[in-house]
Amino acid sequence: MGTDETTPPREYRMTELAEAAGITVRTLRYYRERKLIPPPRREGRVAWYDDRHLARLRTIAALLERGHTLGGIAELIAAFEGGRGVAEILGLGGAIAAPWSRETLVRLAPEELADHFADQATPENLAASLDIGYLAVDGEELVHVSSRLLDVSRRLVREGVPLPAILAAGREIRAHADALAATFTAIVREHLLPDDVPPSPEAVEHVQRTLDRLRPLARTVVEAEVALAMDRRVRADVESWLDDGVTPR
DNA sequence: ATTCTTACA
DNA sequence: TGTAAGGA
Repeated sequence: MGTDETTPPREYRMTELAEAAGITVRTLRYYRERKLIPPPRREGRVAWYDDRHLARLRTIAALLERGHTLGGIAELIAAFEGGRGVAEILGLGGAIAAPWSRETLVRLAPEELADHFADQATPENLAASLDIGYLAVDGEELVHVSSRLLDVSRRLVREGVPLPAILAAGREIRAHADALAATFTAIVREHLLPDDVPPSPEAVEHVQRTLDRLRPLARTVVEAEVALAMDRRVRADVESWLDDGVTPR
């Protein structure tokens, strides 16, 4: 029926945009001075804003609502527009790209993120996801570094697990995974590589190929051990539950 | 006369 | 952040 909201390519002048966003014209100009919104299209004297500006203002309002400072918001926005700066702002440096190079990147429009995680797609969770390295920013798009981890996160959220809990678990598992990787590489280094390591291109390639060849074995070991550990864990929990007659933990 | 900016509080 | 004054 009448669900035909004709809104797409509209343009606003200052007063219209301010009213639509629920702020004063003075505030709008202030945001623009602080680079919180992009410059409007100038037609002589008049400034024309579009829906992107309105969306940005809504974002700013939401962030302010959650207690963020204008300065912090400005940093985030600058990072988004820079496309590469978020990791630096959060103090992660280049820790995002390299370790995940073999994973499948998933490009996400911001709307898709809300689509996947519904009300859990909050700025806090977004920041946490950036911090842990699950998400990176590329221009106006978000990039998830692992299609598999994204899928698991999505399913867990649908099952009712809060996203902050998932991200916290991700950090924990990341630390354990680092330790496992250290164990595997130590074994390779000690037993499968020559003692003296002359820094030749051939040697580097040999190391790479050796690690690639053993990677599936490491994965199998971890899978099997986790399966066994899960069995032990569940058994232990159930036993203590029966003994105490009380739900553990 | 309208639309914005500047400047000051 | 409001508002008065002034440029285009």
